Amino acid sequence: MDAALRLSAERGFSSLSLRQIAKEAEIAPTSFYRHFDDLEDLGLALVDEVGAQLRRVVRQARRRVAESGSGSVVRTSIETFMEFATSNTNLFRLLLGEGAGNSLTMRNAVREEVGRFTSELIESLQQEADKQQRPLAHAALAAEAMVTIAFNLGASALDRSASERAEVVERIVGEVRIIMRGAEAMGAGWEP
Amino acid sequence: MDAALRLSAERGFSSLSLRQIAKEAEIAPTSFYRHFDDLEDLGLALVDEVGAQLRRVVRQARRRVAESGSGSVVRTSIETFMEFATSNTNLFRLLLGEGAGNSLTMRNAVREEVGRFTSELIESLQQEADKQQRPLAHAALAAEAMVTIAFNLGASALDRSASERAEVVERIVGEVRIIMRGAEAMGAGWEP
DNA sequence: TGTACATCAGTGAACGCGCGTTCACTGATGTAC
DNA sequence: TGTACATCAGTGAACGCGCGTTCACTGATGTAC
Repeated sequence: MDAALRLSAERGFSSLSLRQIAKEAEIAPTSFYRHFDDLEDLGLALVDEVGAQLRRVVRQARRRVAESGSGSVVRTSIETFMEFATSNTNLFRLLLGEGAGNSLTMRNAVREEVGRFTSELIESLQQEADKQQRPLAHAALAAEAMVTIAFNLGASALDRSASERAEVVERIVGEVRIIMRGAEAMGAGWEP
Repeated sequence: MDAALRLSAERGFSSLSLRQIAKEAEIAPTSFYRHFDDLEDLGLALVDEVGAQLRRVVRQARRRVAESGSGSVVRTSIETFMEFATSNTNLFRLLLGEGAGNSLTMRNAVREEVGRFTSELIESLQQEADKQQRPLAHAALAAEAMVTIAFNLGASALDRSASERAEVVERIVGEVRIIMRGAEAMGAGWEP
């Protein structure tokens, strides 16, 4: 799994061959079958691992916010997310790449993980809204929009230099703020 | 190009082989080289074609709105976009698939096309804001957020049935409305 | 403690297959004079 | 109008290569009694 992850960072998981992975793992090609049925089996195991790590990170962020008693859940979530994305580039790239890849099985596995991520964000948004007494309209739509933006702009950031990456992060923060404001405005009945 | 498009709808362009495409085009594999240098050359030609078609469609939509003198640019844009996506599924899938694909060249070509699309939307948003006298904050960020959501949720819709697809379209419309409201609220100085 | 057996990761040889690409060639169509 | 030549799409044979997968086998480690 480590070998596949290392290689997938460079050329994407779906372009890897069993023999390349075996070579990187310093193993005979035939030994691969001791651990996985085939390449798709390996891919699903990797997606599971990425999903589990991502959710663990999110849970930590929520706990951090709850303990400190201050700070915006949204801001903290984005920062945590980008922290995860930059320090686990390989895992993140895998998730993003396979979300639009050729294998329907992989696409669905990735969507399920992203869906879990969105669910946790919806809950966070609603808790925060209750606490701050700022009613929120369409929390589910807002959360989906935020996650979609974070994942996809985050993915494009990975191709860039550190400074360009920081600029992308600012754009994500700005766009998520617009969504937050829109959901609050609609919740408060504000109209232009 | 037609043959490649037809096949890419099923298994994604990046998983196609030259020989498969030649067979679908009812041509000897060697004849491929009369038209393109290699597969990437074909891919770039296809991305160009998709981009051109997409922009043509957007231009038509803007003209339609300008002529009728009524109707929201945003609503019209989304409807036109989804119209394009559903009636040119193959082209759209190609664009989406390669945007997160293995080839950096292809990824950049796709990003350029999406960037052009975003630029046109920014202009539309600002014209609409001036006309309606509703100042808009962060038009560029709002446009990028809208395009990111439309492209990515639109892509996931293509895997679904017609009724599920309609539900996804409603979600896109809802999310774009939230963004629109947020940008207007910030433009008007509204705070929760 | 020793013995017998099961489990398990790993191996090298071999298979048939589809791949991208090269080559020298064909025959139809277009162009110049 | 006829002739000579250039251009161009298409072809079949052939190449060497990396692929996924099978097979029978090895030797180390764990387990039961």
